[in-house]
Amino acid sequence: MAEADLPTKERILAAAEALFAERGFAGTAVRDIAARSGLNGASLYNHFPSKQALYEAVLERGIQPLLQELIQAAATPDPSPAAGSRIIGALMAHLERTPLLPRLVQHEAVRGGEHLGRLARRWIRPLFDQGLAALKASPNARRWNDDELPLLIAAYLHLVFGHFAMAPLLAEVLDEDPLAPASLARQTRFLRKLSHLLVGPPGLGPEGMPHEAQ
Amino acid sequence: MAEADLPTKERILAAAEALFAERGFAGTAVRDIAARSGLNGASLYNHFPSKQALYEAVLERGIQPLLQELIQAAATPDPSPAAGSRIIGALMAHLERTPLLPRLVQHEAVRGGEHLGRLARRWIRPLFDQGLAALKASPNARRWNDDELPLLIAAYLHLVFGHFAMAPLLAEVLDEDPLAPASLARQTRFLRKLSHLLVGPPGLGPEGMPHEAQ
Amino acid sequence: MAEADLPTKERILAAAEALFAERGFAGTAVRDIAARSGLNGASLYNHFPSKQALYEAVLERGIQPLLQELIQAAATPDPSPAAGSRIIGALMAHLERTPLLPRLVQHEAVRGGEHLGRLARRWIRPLFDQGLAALKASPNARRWNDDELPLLIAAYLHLVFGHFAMAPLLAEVLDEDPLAPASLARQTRFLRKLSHLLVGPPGLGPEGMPHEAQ
Amino acid sequence: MAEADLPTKERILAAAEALFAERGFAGTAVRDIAARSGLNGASLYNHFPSKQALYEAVLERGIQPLLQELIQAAATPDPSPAAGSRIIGALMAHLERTPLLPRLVQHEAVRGGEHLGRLARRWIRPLFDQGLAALKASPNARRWNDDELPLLIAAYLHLVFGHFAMAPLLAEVLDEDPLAPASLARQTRFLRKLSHLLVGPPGLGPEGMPHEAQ
DNA sequence: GATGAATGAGGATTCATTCAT
DNA sequence: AATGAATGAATCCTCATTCAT
Repeated sequence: MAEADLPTKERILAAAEALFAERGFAGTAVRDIAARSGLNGASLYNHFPSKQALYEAVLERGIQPLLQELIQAAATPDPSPAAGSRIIGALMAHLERTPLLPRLVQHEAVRGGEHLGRLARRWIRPLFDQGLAALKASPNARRWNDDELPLLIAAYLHLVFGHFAMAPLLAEVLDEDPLAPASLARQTRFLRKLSHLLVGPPGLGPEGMPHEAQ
Repeated sequence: MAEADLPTKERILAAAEALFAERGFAGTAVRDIAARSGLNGASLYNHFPSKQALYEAVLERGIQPLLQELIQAAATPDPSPAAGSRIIGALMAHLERTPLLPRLVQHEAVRGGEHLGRLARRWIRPLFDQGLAALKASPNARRWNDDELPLLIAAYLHLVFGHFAMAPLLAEVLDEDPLAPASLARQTRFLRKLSHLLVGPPGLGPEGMPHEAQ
Repeated sequence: MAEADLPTKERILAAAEALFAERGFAGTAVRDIAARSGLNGASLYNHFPSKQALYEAVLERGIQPLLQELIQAAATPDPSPAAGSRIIGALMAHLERTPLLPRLVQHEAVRGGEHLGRLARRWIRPLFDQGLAALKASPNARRWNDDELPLLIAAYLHLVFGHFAMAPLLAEVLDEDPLAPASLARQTRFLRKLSHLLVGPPGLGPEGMPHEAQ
Repeated sequence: MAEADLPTKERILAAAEALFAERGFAGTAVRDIAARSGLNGASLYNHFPSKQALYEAVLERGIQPLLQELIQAAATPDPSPAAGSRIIGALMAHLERTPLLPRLVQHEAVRGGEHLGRLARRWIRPLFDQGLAALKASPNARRWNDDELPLLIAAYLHLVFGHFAMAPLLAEVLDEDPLAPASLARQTRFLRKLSHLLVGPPGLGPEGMPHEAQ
């Protein structure tokens, strides 16, 4: 594997991410993470002070870049429908590179974990507010009441993250790996179309949707 | 609690559902389930042969009625947009009564659990196919290609289940309990509107959406 | 099985004997005994006050008749070599009917169980002394020193009990069931021959051995 | 104890041997073995993966050297009666050093344990065959039929192992510790004499028996 | 006499963590 | 920085026994 010669700390983080995503916090044994990193269970403690700290590092490492990217993408002042399309593209492209992240977040969200609470307040909340402002400024979103706009944003969250997080289940139903590049491309196109219907110019089918490269 | 005089087995199932939903399988201690059922840790084994068996019973008990309801709702031959609206209503109403179920399913879906695999093949798969057939018959869904229809169904799944499963996270962001009746009513309305935009008659805003009692 | 209509208590004793013989005291679960008796685990306690009491009842039930028979057989004043032959025959015939008993005794002997201590002092000791007296009276046993005579008696014990108790192991080595009637008959003949060599008239091969019906 | 500074693994094996011999597999608690080794119950699992594995290691550690010795002793081509005498001496001397082994074997033999099955097929079986061949070659064993020879070998097994395994019971009856050096010496002499009678030159009392140092 | 349910004690095993090397 | 060994706390589960029905 290409992982073999990464710095130890990175190897641990990668192993931990995979296992935490697959089995959740409680279901993951520190020894398994260590073994997957080519380490003895004890050696892990030379790099992270506790399982909990490692877990938070994994979350942080995964979420920070994503948020960074989102904030940047959303910051561009662009009230056109293309903005939504662009954000979706950026988000999907990012997650394609870190496909385990949504599972981690889902685990944490479902659990109502304390750490996520902090993350939510510190990061997701501002993002939400930003998205809200953007939508309010968009003339095409007028069809949504003010109290529906948060749900709209949440809807995007569910759609994007759901596809990744529920991948194991979807695979059983869709007869293909939802994380394969082709599937992801299709899901991106699908979401753009959907987004166009939700916040695009009224009275148009998706035919009016701008065609951009993925 | 009103649960106090239920048959022991029911009390165990209820307690287990709550804890499994909150903490996942690995994070839940049998003793905690027992304690919450007013039992000694050992007594549980007079009713269920193992933690795994109890877990599966909980899943089954939660999922079966939901599927039953969905199958029934979807069985009605009705290609009008109102059909989607009706199904959404039924689904949301059902989940309002068993709000923990989506978290269980999410846990299991994220975990890629073997049991869910069986469930998927036995139940969700047919549902998917049924929904697919209905959508193909609907003239309003013509705007979706054939290979997008499965994603459309999955989208509904993500939207409905996501709202419940991610409730703890949403609460932090929305400043209200997403499971409160008012929130659920709003989410139902929102989803209907959204559904109308996605598979309703083309060229119309949601204004043309039929208004029905929830 | 013919056991089905025995009195409950007998059924329990039979089941307990089989399981105790096979798995020892600690390795046998009361519930297994009960199940094998067609009973619920709790019902057993209507017949025996405790596992220990049941165990002792099994031992007693098995050992008493054996001792009775031995005492009677040994009581006959008969210093001829035929006496040994007769005792061996009686012993083997008895054990053929209760083939599990030697395993029980072995278990108990190996364990150094307290109960066996009592049995030894109460029953086996007198038997030993009786056998000792008989051997001392026999002119043919003169080739054994006084301090070897107890070992000689113990040797018979080992030979007879060993064949039954080690049956599972012997089966692997002898390629036949050591408890099958034919095997037992052969073992009886073998032990008589052996006995004749040990305490028979000197200077003779086993040719001089009396031929009696088994 | 002199055991205090042995390697941990050896200490565990010794403790386990003693307890398994005394109480059998099911009757022995891992915690007790650990405590006797000066360890916490969990530490044991740093050295053996399971109770069963530890048990098998104990059996193996005990049986292998014994078999080695027997195979070597029996390999010497020597059909004279002295051969039997030599083997008996070697066996008794070995068991004097590992007096718990016969109890372990007895436990396992009585239980019909799967592991012993393997041992029997792998080791005891060849030994049996070897002994059989030796006896067939011995002119003095002509008094035994071919189908009695296996029983003759088994008889030696019962006599030697029985003395050790049933020691707790014999102690009650013989009024002395059967494992004390003096008792063992006497038992060895006794078995040689007995062996001489069984397979020695015909027509002689044990007077003709060769006198060798133990 | 039989049983389903309950339970305290204990049993094997896992786990996160520590520490000496 | 790595590891083998150690450990207290927990975990799932079994067991002998009790008791109300």
